[in-house]
Amino acid sequence: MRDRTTRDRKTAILEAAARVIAQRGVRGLRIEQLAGEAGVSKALVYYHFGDRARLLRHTLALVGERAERYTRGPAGPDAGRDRLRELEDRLLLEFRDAPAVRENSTVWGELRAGAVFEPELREGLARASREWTEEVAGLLGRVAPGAPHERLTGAAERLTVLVEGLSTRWLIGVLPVGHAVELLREAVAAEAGALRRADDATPTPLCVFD
Amino acid sequence: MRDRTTRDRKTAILEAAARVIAQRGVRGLRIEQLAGEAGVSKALVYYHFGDRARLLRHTLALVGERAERYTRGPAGPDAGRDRLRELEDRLLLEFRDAPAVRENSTVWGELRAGAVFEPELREGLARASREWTEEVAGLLGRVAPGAPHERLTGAAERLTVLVEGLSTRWLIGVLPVGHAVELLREAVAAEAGALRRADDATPTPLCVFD
DNA sequence: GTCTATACAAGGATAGAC
DNA sequence: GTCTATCCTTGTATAGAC
Repeated sequence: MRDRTTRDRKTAILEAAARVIAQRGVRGLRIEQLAGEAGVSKALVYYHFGDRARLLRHTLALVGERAERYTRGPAGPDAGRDRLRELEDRLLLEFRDAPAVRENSTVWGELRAGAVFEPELREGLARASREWTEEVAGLLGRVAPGAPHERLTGAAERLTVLVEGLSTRWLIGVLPVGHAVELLREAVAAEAGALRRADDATPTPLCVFD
Repeated sequence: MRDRTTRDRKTAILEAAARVIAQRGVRGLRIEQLAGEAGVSKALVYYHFGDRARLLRHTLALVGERAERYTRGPAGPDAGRDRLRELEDRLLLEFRDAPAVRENSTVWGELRAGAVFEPELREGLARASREWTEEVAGLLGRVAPGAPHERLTGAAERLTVLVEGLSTRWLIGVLPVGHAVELLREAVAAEAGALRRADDATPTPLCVFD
């Protein structure tokens, strides 16, 4: 840890920033605290990143990369098992209680909340969520191969939105992870089931009663 | 508007606070801006509410009352129609694009986001969401009378969480209201359908394929 | 009750030495 | 590149006149 290079320090600053954001929120990020966490002076932060806004952008980039890493991990030995399971696992990634994951979820949540008031944040967010939705739609397509594209997208949107909502409640602490996972599993099963049913034979109307 | 009483001013301050929060967020609320919006001096705000924290509590109380009002409105002439419709309507209340509703949704969203970092906010939030979930579970119970309580609650939790997530995306502006409504309608139909099916005849396993 | 003026604190940002 | 010391703005809160 000691005898760090300049590059070490820059990344140390960004990692500290992510940590502080996860702890106090984007809007609660104080350069001083961040510097303390990283073990450097405030001035050094400004030296490397210019101003608060740029620091923030870099930090969010870091968080994005991290998410990539734990998301698109290598397929792993037991990859080709159950397709439904694969979908579930992808969605459940957001609920692993590892510090890094929790940190990332917290930051994304803050980002979403902040975007309500700061339009600049929206574009990146919109892109990320579009990509995520498409990925999930793809997985759903393998579960229910015959389903029309539009319905896949709809289901994917519902599931990803659900994950976001559950994640918020989890982070608030009003919803235990275990329960969140259970609720999500049931939702996945329901969506997949509905796609499957709509798929085969007669085009069942969406509303099956009354 | 002119010749206002003291009471008028107090409520004017709170309404202005709600407006500013909806515009800048709880954490972006500045006493000065608020006072300007309300057409009074900063000092008067402190005179009536003591400090920022107390002002905030009063404002949130106001928002809560408003939500009550537009939520538990009188049954209306066409009350006894379709039960499913009733449930849908209840959930869709959050998406009416009236200024007051939008303001309230924004503030609740901020509250949820803020609660991740400020534990004091959690209790009130937890209670409100519990009540809401129970209400929705009740409505679901009338749609699928035979369904066991636990499943009703689960479905209600998913639906309310979904509404919260959709609401956030709507307020961010990445999801048009119309689409949000559509997604929600489909989810309601799916949940109700699943409850209905699990209800009658053989206890179908949740996962109906493979 | 309501205002104007001001004290006081926190936090973002910079200057200048090393 | 990195630090210490400092500036300056902004925002909360109070004093005191009316």
